[in-house]
Amino acid sequence: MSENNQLRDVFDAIADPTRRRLIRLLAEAEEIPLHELTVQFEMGRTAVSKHLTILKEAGLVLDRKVGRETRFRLNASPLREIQDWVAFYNRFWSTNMLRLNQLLEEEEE
Amino acid sequence: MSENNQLRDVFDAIADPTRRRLIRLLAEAEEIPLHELTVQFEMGRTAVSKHLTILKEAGLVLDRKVGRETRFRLNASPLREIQDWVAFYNRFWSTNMLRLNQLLEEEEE
DNA sequence: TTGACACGACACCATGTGGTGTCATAAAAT
DNA sequence: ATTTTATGACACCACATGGTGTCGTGTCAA
Repeated sequence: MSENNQLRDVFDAIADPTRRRLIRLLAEAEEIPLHELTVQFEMGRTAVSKHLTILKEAGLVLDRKVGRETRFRLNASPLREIQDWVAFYNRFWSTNMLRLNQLLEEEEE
Repeated sequence: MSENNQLRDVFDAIADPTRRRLIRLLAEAEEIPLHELTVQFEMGRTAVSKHLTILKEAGLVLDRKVGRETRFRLNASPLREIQDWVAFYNRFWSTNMLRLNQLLEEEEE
């Protein structure tokens, strides 16, 4: 039943651009081993591995060993928390709100 | 016309729980001065002020001086970037994907 | 005019973060 | 059997982050 062992805040996990690129890469493929992911970046294998660990801690990534390689795949469901959070503020950037902010700014001058 | 001077990554700005609480507080009121925001937290005024500075750098907050106080208000529109980003991954946590992940996990055992 | 209040600007500090390099080991290829 | 590959586990380092306290100044109230 897909327990969410969230050792790490999802907001924190997606804050880093490298980790967002990892998520994107994993979204475009079924499974990718660490060494294939590493060549996509300009940093060492250890650094990429650390980022993947953080994504794992947030539940965004699953891994399994196949032979001598470790293959990673995306588990996007924790992102629902982000979507729910941002959806709440949806109404605050409607056209009406933009007009209101403009009026308040004019008022200041 | 509301230039987005984004000195700071919005993903980074919302990564901190204190800053998300600030956003929530500002969403529930028109304008709130720093000292009123400060009493809501268990940290000093300087710390809250720093968080607000980061939110300002991300364009999520506007401020203006009124007398001796500095009043802050929310500008939610940069959150659209978050919504657009997360919307892309929407299809990855559909029911079908959950079933697929379950099947892959069973396969591993 | 005196005092309290709200704030910005610092200096400061412990800890976290994002990177590096190295070493040992298991698996695959030769 | 030997060598190459892929990885995990470390130790290490520079710098960012999230907090503190203090000082000076403008503003409001008594």
